[in-house]
Amino acid sequence: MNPSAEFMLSHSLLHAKLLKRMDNNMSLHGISFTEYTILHQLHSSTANTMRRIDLAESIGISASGITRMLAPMEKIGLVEKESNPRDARESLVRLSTSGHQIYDDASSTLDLISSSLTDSLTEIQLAKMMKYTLKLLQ
Amino acid sequence: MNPSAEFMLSHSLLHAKLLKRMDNNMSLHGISFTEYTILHQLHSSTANTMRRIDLAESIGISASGITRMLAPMEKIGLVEKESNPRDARESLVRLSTSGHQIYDDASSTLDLISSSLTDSLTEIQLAKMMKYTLKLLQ
DNA sequence: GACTAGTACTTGACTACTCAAGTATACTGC
DNA sequence: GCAGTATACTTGAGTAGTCAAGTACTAGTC
Repeated sequence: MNPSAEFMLSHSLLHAKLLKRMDNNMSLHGISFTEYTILHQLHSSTANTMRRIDLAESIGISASGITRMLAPMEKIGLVEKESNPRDARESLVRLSTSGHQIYDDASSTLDLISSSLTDSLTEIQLAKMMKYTLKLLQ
Repeated sequence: MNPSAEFMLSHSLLHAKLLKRMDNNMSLHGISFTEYTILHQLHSSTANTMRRIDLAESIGISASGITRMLAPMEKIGLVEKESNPRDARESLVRLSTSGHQIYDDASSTLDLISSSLTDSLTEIQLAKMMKYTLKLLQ
């Protein structure tokens, strides 16, 4: 087994560990980590609005996955559905006021927990890890 | 949002990307990536045998998760069930001969695909990434 | 040697996805 | 302006997990 395959196994194990901790903490705000990433993408986009397909791609799930994730989020009012008059195939998703609030609250929690999860790395090491992660994402 | 929280989002996205590619390639051998990691743990352990609970922990899933993953693997003969005469609560899992063969075949495929997935990093960068990943796992 | 506490595992009910197929709409070339 | 192709999304069926509760056993204490 070569170093890159060893890396895959460790990366995967790390993901399981980190996700569990983050999910646990996001649940204090009534959302999952995946739901947090959805709120984050909407928050970072212009007019807090995105197409469902772009939203799905930005968080790494399928078109059907985003349909299923958004259904309960619409029901509890975190996001709102809008249509694009220029293209009736599209259905846009916008971060609601209450979604914005939850996002802000959850963000401080995430900042805290992720700092503690990475405190075995120096700032420089974390920066390198981030840089390499982005390289692998290209 | 601080750098560590940004890292969590990127790490998560990378995991989605890598897992999809590896799962696709492992399916050529009739297994999922998770099943590969199970075979790998058994292969690396003494006597190719482990307790279910240790196996679960080593790959980052729950006790019930390993029960459900192993059921079909026992059925198709990748692994075999054994009991511990010293402790009847335990049920041991052993890599079978055919499981060993599948593991060897799948390993060469994984070596190839993971090398290609990491070819944007130099050897040194990959080694650092691995080192930091192991640090975060502690 | 019986009680209590802890461990290993399984099961039922659930969540969070996946892919393949289907629907509705838009675009392109003739 | 119609036919064929592509895009955006949803739905049905299935997979891979989760947690909580239950079963079966072991170990420690008196």
